[in-house]
Amino acid sequence: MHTATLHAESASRPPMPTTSALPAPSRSMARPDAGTVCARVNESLKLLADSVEVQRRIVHAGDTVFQGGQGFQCLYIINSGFFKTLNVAADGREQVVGLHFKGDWMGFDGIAHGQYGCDAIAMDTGEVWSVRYDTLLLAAARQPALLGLLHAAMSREISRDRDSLLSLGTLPADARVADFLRYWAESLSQRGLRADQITLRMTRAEIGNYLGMTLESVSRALSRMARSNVIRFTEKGRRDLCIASTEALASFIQAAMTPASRVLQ
Amino acid sequence: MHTATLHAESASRPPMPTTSALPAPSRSMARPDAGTVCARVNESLKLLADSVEVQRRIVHAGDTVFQGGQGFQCLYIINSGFFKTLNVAADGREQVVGLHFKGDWMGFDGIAHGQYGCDAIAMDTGEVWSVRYDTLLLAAARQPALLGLLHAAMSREISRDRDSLLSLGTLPADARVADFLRYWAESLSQRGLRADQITLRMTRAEIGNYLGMTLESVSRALSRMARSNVIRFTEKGRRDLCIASTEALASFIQAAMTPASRVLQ
DNA sequence: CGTTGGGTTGAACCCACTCAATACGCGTGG
DNA sequence: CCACGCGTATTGAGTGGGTTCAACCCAACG
Repeated sequence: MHTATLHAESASRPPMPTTSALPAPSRSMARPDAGTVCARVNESLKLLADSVEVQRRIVHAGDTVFQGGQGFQCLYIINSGFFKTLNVAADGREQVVGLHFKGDWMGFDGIAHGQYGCDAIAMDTGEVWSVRYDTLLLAAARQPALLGLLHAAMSREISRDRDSLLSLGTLPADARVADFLRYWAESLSQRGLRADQITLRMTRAEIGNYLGMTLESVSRALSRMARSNVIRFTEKGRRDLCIASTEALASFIQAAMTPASRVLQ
Repeated sequence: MHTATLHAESASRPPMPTTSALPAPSRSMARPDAGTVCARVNESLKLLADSVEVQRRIVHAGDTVFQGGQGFQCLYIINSGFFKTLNVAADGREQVVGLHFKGDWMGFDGIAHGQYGCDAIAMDTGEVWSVRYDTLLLAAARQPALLGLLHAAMSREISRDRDSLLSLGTLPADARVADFLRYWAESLSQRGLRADQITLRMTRAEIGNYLGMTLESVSRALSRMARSNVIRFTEKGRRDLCIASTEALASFIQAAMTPASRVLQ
C-alpha cells in the first residue's frame, strides 16, 4: 500500500534548523518503559486529587460521559475503566476517534469551541473524575505542576491521534488490526495490567469503525492472526484473546505490509 | 462504504449525563464565521508578540522547522506561509498528519515526550515565530490570556486531527479529496484570504499521502470534479484551481458517498 | 423454544491500487 | 534556439484487497 517515500531527501536529512546546538535527532524515539509510565499515571491522579476538587462518577458500559454539542465546562480524567470517543459528522457519519484508559483525559476538544466536539462513552464499568476547567486553571496558578499534567495529557493526545492517522493512512487491513492489538496491549502494560491476555471491550463493528474498515474484515484479520498463531482465542467467547508474543505481532504487521504476504490464505 | 450507524440509539439519544442543567446539545456545532476567526488570529499573534520574546524566522519551501526526535524546547507559531507536519514510523512509513496556516501552532507533540514527534516542513515562503515553552509558561503566569491562547490552539489541533480521522475512516476517495479542498478553502477564508481561488502547495503525491490514497486516485478525483464543474483549473498549471461554489462542493461530497454516484464516469 | 445480537465464513463484486504510456512545464546546457 | 532530462500530472488497462451480500453458528434471554 503506497509505500513510496514522499521525499528523496529522507535518506540524507537536511541540515539542522535555526536554533540548534542540540544532539543529533534520533528517530528511535526512546519510549519510556511501562513501569515508569504506570508510576506517572498514579502520581498524576494523586496530585490531581490532592490539588483540586474532583467530582467522581461511576459509569457502566454504554454510559455517556459527555456529548458533542454540549457546553464545555469540565475535563474528565479516567480513574478506571475503558472509554471511547466518537466523532459525529453533520451528515450522520460517525467514527470512533479515540480509545482511552486509566490516566487519560477527555474533553480537550471543548476548550477552543466552548462545546465538546465528540461523545465520550464508557465501554465498561469504571470511574471518571471531572474537574471544572476554570477551577483547574485557578489551582494551576498556585500549583504549576498541575499545568504540566494538563499539557502533557493534551500533548499525548495529539501524538496518539497522529499515530492513528499514520495507521489509517499507510497500513492495509490486517496490519491495522494487528497494530490495534499492539496499541491496546501497550496501553494495558503501561498501566501495570497484564498485556498478554486482553479482553476487547468492543464489538467487531466498533473495532472496524475505529480502524476504518468493515466488521467482516476485522473478523477475517483476527482469524488469520489466530491461524498464524499470533493470537489465540480463549475458550470463553471471541472477545478474549492471548497475544503469544509482541515480536510475533510486530512481524505479522511487517508481513501484512508486503504484497507477498498471501500465506496461510 | 461502511455507513452503518454504530448505535441504534443514535436517533434518540440517551438522557443527559450527570452534571447538566444545560441547554440541549445541538449537533449543528455553530461554527464561528470567517471574519471573527480572522480577527482572533490577528489579535492572538499581536498578544503573543507583545507578551513574550519570539524568535522570527523566514522559511522557504522545503525548509525544516523542526524534526521528529529532536529535543523539544520551543513551540512554533505561523505568522505567514503554509506548513505540513509529517509523521514517520520506525519502519519508514511516512504520513502527512497536518496542514498548518497562519495562526496555527506547531510542536505540541513535543511537550509530553521531551522531543518532537514529527517533522514540520514549510510548503512555501513564510515566517514562523518560535517561543521557548518554559518562558511562555513564565509569561503566562503574569498574563493568563497567554495560557488561553495556548490551550485553544492545542484544543483546535485535537479537533482537527479527529476530523481528519473521520474523513479517513468514513469517506471514499473522491469525497476525501473534495473534503480536503473544502477544508483548505475554509482555512483560507478564516484567515481573510480569498477562498474561491486556491493554489495547492503540494504535489498530488503529497495530497494522496495526506488523504491515505495514491497520487493517481487524487488526480482522477480532481479530474472528475473538474468534469462535474465543481472545480475549474486555471490556465497556468494544475496546481491552481477555482471552486465554483461551496454548495457544489458539499453536494459533490454527498454524491460521492452514495454508491449510486457513477455519473459522468 | 423462538428471538435477537454478535461472530464467522463464503462468493461475487467493485473501488482503488498497480503498472504503464503519454504529456506537460521548466531549467540546463549544447 | 532546440534538445534533453527531470519532476509532475493525466489517463488507460488490468488486478486485487476489501466491501457487499448472504448463509450460518452460537450464546444469552424472555
